[in-house]
Amino acid sequence: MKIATFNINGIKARIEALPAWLRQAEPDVVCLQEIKSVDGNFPREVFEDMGYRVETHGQKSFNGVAILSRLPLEDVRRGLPGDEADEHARWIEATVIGKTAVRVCGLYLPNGNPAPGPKYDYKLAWMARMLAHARTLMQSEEPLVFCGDYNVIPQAEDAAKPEAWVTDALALPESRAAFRRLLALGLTDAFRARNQAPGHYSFWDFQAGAWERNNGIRIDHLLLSPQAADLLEDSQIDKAVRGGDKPSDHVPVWIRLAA
DNA sequence: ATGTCCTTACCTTAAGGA
Repeated sequence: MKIATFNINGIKARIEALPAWLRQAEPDVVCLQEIKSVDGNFPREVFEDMGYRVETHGQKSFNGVAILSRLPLEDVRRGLPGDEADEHARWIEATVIGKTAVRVCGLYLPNGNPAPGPKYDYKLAWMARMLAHARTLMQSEEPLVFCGDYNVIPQAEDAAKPEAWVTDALALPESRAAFRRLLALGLTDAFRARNQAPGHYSFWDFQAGAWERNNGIRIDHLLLSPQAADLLEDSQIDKAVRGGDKPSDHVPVWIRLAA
């Protein structure tokens, strides 16, 4: 089972680049972030015609997540529990029925800038809610995948210019500590389990020639429960997508599970 | 280098978010 995460930065803007990548990469499951579309406007037929089931959790203008799957889905849940007043569409989860059933959670973690400030407070509160929900899900002892745009640079080697991020919400100590608390539950950073080398990024800003200078950061992650980590066969970043036609500022990151 | 892209709205241009 090949599972990918891809922040597409707008489904309308990516209506050619996303299908092109799907045809080339042939993932079984894709968690999308920043669809920037309400559910009713998502062009689901484009993906259904390619054999994908489509589950969306959108909102107007901003945020919005979705799951595309060539395998059957069960028990779709929308929204991160823990705050009924939170109206941001940043979480969707479903059980994918492969040889082994895998619970896949797609997330778009708040950016948090500027920090300090209310947006940073929201980011940290959201991460605390995610920690609590992940702890609950792990009690099932089933294979779990938490994938998406975490908006967290875990360590210095995950940025080309780590010194440029020291006061940024993506790299501040509280953000990194909250990310480590997820790992401390027993989750595995799939890419790092397979590749410890520096210089691997998933995002290059549209500004200031970041792509041309390879000034990137690694902020799109797939975290695996122990039962999922036992099934891990491979994890890669599809870097070349950033150099394609009308690209997102993020590229797909994927895992292959023996499931 | 305040250098880009995407979306929406008070829509031939600016603003908010990233």
